Amino acid sequence: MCAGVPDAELMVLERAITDLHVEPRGAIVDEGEPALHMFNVTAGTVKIYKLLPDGRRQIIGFLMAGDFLGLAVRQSYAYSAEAVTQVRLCRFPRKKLEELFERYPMMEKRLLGLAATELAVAQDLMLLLGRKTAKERLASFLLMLSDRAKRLGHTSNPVALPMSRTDIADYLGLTTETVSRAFTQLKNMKMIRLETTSQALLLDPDALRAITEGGA
Amino acid sequence: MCAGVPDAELMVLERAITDLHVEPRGAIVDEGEPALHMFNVTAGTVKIYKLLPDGRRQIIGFLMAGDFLGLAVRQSYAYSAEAVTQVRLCRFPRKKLEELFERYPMMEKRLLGLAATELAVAQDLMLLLGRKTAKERLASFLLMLSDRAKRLGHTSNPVALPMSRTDIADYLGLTTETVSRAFTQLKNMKMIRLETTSQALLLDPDALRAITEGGA
DNA sequence: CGAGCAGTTGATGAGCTTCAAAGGTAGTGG
DNA sequence: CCACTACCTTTGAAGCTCATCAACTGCTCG
Repeated sequence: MCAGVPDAELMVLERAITDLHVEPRGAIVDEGEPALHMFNVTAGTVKIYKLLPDGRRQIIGFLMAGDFLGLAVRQSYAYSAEAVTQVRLCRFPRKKLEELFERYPMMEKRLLGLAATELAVAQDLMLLLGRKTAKERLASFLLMLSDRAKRLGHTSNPVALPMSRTDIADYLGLTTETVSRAFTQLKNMKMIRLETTSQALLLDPDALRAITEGGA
Repeated sequence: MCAGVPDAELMVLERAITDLHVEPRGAIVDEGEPALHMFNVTAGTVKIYKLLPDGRRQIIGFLMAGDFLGLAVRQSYAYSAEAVTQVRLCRFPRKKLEELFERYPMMEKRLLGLAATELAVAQDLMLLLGRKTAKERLASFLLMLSDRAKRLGHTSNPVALPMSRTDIADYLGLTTETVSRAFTQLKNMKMIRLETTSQALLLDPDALRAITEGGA
């Protein structure tokens, strides 16, 4: 049911857990709300993002099966979360979770490890946003999705792009037009082929990897 | 001695702890090295950064007294760290730290809290790098330094800028020239005054705050 | 089949970078 | 103590990448 949490420990939480289903474009949490729950994504893709008052948006992550939502959180959510595809999550109250920690301190260690991983990912994204060109950003993004799909046991070469061009743009700090042009560039360089707009075949992953770091 | 760690618990580590002094521009850790130690900054300013093979650099954080270095870390360091000013740190082996956690699970909770805070800071920086203009970035930076100085009990209004323009640029995802021009813009708008190049007087913090979010 | 939206392509323009040089500031040696 | 040097910062001019504005294409769905 709720992957990522060991069954024995899960029993304690069981009554408090809710299995949520959310349709595409459905809101999951809103920035600024009191952070009452933590979530674990069990299926589908979720985007988490921050907004500026004038509407500019930065997507700070795409969450997929196994990812936690609400780690980075203190009193209130620091970001909003919305379903990209149909999503299944399991939701548990943070308060109950704290009780669980009292009994199973081991879990805290696991969360710390997850937080460390998230931080490393965040730092890679900072490098991307601060210093990479549009083409480099897109190449990095495609490889990241591919690696992630592989880890989840999905097909990693024609890589699935469940999110819209607008979402990709808001993740990479670009506009949809620039993202589209970057796709075209990579196509012209024979490094990818778009099977459909939401499925990219990576023709030369090594060359993509090179682009990622400035190798063209 | 080593601020941030309770005295009683500290005893266990005591033998393994080293009190380090590092001169400006001195390396503390290098990206890719095995992550044997964790550090706690006790005085001075440290920059942590990532590099692309061609030399482009992104500073992902400035650490000051009380900040931990090595949280985001798994097997090897994910970034390099270098002293900006004269720095004092206390260094302890990660291995010993794990032992400590066995005995004082409480500490793990504190680290988790620190990691959550770091993640929130990282996400703010992503929004800045992905979506803010040069002027907005600099305004955000100055206010961040000011808030931080206040928390540390330093003078928060003429705010100290211990790092070079190049470092500011590499933190904000800009060039030194653009940072300099942004300073000039804020000066012309009567929002700041540079007492020296490394000390900025915030003439109108509220207006700066407004700029931060697109209010001009 | 047609309407509407997402994505692509094109033309123009803005903001930032790059290249270049002058102005400041700090440290050094006479 | 002052002058010299070297580096850091600021300013200026030109260029480039990406954003903006606009039109077109193609897909999805009623």
